[in-house]
Amino acid sequence: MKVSKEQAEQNRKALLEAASRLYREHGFDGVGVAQIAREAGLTHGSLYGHFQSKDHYAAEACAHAFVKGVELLGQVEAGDDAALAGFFQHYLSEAHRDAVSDGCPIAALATDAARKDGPVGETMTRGIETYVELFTERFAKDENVRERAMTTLSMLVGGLILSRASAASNAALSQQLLTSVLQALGAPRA
Amino acid sequence: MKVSKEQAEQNRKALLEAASRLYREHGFDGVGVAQIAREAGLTHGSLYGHFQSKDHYAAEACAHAFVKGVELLGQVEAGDDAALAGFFQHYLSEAHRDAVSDGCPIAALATDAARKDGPVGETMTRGIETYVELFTERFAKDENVRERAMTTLSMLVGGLILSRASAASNAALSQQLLTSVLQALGAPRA
DNA sequence: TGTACATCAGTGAACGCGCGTTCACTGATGTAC
DNA sequence: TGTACATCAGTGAACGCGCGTTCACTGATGTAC
Repeated sequence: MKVSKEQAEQNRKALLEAASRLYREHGFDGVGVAQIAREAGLTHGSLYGHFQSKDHYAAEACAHAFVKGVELLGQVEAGDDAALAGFFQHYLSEAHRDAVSDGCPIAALATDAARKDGPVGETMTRGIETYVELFTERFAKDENVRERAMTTLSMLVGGLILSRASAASNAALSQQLLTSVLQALGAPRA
Repeated sequence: MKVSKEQAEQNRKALLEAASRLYREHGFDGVGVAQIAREAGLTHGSLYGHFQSKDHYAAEACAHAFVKGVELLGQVEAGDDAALAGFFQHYLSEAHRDAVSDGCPIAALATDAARKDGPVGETMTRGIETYVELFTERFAKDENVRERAMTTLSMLVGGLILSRASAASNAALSQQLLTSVLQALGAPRA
């Protein structure tokens, strides 16, 4: 049955929120639209009133997943090295490692996104470029800021991915990966 | 019908080779056993004579995917900085970026492996530890070699993943990611 | 403000399809004599 | 070396299941009068 416009908008947001969490946790191919809609309190049929296809849905869910992290990094003032170190510490924390469904969409979905062509890949690429720009703005100015931003993002994402992959089978290795990268980025141990 | 033992062993290898390529390219959830068996010139039923389940099959395919890279890095003599730089150059080349199905299984499958518990996750973890050890052995000895090995692997894997994710939508960004990480690792541009 | 009705968000059955796995069967291999 | 036959690697139909997507239908919303 029809619902109010406010309710419909709220339902759309619930669909995106559920998808952004479940896709990060299980990958784009690891969870079906029916299960996501159920998690959002709706039925799968309703999805196609809001989104053109699973691919477009996944792309919007991916964009939604970027909001939180970009906001967090955006709050760091340019030149505030302590605040930036705090961001690194959070990114490379066990808490972030263990909370895939609420964490960085690059670490969770970049490999998946690289396999798709279409809206998902474009959204991921825009997200990566956004992070590179945010780091560039926040680093002390020198001739290689953008390069440094790229290597920093590579270390963060790479370190988190490796730490997650080894967490279940080798807790010590997983932990060492986090602290090694954190130290290399010049931040003290948490 | 029955085949000779030699042929059976050859078929098993063909199944692993096809799986290691197709899983790297499409992910563990992105391709079915029937398609892989077809690629290997067999039917899907034959799989279960060689492997216990898809998960065990995937784990062996993953282990198979590690062989080439580990061999390549193993050929680098300890202390031979030029040879090590050559390895970095290859790892961060456009050729490696564009050849996922023949490339590093960590960059291709670590995120997928982190989502599975069971033999696949264990194989991936062992592969990561192997790479860390190989780098550790090949770096000039100082008190933080293992930490340096971990940050190096994080940068390589992270940089390659980001470069692949952005390749289709932003070729310039994808290229800059490779060269930035390569320079940060102290290797000259190719 | 009250009533009649067009709109349309959401429902759930149905579609064709591919998934992982099983198993009765086939027929070449390779062993026993 | 030649023959009879047990072994077993590989085949392909079949299983139940979940996938993405469509669509006739429902019934509350919100508009026109």
